[in-house]
Amino acid sequence: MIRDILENSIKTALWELQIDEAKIPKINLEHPEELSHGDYSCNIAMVLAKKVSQNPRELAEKIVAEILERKPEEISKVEVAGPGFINFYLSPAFFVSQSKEILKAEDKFGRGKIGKGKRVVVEYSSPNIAKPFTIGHLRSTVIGDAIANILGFSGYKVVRDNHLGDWGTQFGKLIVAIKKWSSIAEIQKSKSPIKDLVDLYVKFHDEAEKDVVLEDEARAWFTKLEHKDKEAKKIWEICVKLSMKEFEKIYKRLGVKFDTAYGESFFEDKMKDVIEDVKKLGIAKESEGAYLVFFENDKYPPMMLLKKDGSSIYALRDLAADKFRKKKYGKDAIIINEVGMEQTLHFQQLAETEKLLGYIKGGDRIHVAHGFYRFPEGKMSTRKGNGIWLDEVLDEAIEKAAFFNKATAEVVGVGAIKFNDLKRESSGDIIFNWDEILNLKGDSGPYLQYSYARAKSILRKAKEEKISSMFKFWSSNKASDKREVTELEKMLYRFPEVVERAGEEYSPHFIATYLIELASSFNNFYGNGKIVDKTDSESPYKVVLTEAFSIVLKNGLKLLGISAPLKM
RNA sequence: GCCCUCGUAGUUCAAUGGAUAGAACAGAGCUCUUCUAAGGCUUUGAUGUAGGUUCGAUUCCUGCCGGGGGCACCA
Repeated sequence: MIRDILENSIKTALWELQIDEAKIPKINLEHPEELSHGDYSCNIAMVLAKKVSQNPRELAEKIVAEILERKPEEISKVEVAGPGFINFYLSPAFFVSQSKEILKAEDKFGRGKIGKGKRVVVEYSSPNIAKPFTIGHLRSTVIGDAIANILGFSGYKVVRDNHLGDWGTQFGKLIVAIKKWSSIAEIQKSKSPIKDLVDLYVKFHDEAEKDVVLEDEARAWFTKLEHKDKEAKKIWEICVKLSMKEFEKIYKRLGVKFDTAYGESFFEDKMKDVIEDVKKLGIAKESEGAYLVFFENDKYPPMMLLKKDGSSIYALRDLAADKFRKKKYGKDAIIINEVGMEQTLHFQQLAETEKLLGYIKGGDRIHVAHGFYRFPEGKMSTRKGNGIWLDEVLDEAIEKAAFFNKATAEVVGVGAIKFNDLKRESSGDIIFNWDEILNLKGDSGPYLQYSYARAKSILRKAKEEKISSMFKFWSSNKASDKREVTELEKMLYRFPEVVERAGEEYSPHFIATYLIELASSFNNFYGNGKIVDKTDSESPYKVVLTEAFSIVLKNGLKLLGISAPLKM
């Protein structure tokens, strides 16, 4: 990569200047915000100045002189600017070779190696059975899917796991509600069984506020379920089946697929082992009838494993899940949980416990936390029954794009919703706002899709006019070295770096914001002028750039899980 | 009470400790006989507050103020 060339250039210069190697910090190359400040900028002179007691600008001048001694052909200009920045300008020839490389690599352009030989389990989406798939689950689904895509593109072997919430006291609650206010036969007959189940769940919480005994009944039923009670098991099975049918529909609409969907119930028979491990090490003890892990110096509050009635709690199931994963995918496998930030403490406790148990080392279990969708008035909650069902949002978005044909409207609507989620850093909350979610203009998914379709349309035209075949002639012409490099080119070659960073930081939004900038520089490049033009000697290269753009954008959209339509 | 997060234009978001804090939407003004105007070009407008570290702070540290979340039988 070009970064390595520049880095070596600087290192050699420092070596020639006989600067003490121990004093040299990590070489930091960044893209100046202002394109006129060059393609890369390095602050090494300013960082180093004090350590070697020299004036930063003078030191920078010396470094530049050394670099120019052995200037690689990729660099056209190096200069000192501002307080002591060293700015690198890449040569027009470099950009031409980049464009060629993109065309050659196609859908492989941007693939990275940071994950080579490593395995990662990405747990995301994880909706709860018998609960609605609301807009709240959208974040985990969309962000987790993008992270899995990015890591896969970066060389990791990825396992996508949907950790279904198909076990726990909630089922006790549901069973109580069904038996009290409905029946399993009635639910099965219903046209909208999930809605009915949710209504029952909400009713349970309303009633439980008045009558605390209900909570105990619910726990009792869950205990029965854990003891394989036939009636409980039957109701549970039916609920799981009905829910899965609903979820499948949504995943299909969203274009999200999983490798595994073990769900919490899968670990029911694997918890005993964990309890044994815990007992062996003596890291948990009984308190008020329950069984909990206590942490040294009360680093964290205690984490419960078993309730006083002996039934399990999610923490124990999570431990079992991770033990299982490490066994199945190897002890070096990285585990990523894309789960809401309200569970941060839980995952800290979990990581600490797993370290004590020897299940993990440090750093191989990562909680990627996200804020949630909120109403201006407050949090959404299934218990209160005020969540917004994702299906409704999708329908609404598609309606808004109804001036397209049906298939395109679906693509655009889903793209708008996904992008709205991916364009921002995941840690913050999103205030639910129909207008923003369904935004089809500006910084949006449809803007990217539109730009892609536009590029494809130009390429169709170019093919008709056989413009691209003239490229060889153009690029062999040395005069092209004197041309002004376009903003679009200055964006295109950065894609691999962006992918790498997004992967390292588990942050798809770096890709999203980059793509907006990229598309905007393309549209700007296109402006109101023509790209396909036989009278313009640069037209062949413009077509090549358009194709390179379409490739990079398509690869980027794929990482975000957003479809790229050929026509709109 | 303790812990975790987030405070950036009117609004929604950016900014690996760097240069003149970028976009988009909304507002004002242009721009379509064109390969796609869901486009392009002008323009107005922002770092919660008080300190500290640094050559340099939106970014790191501390206090305060505000929003959100968590802290034993939900997940």
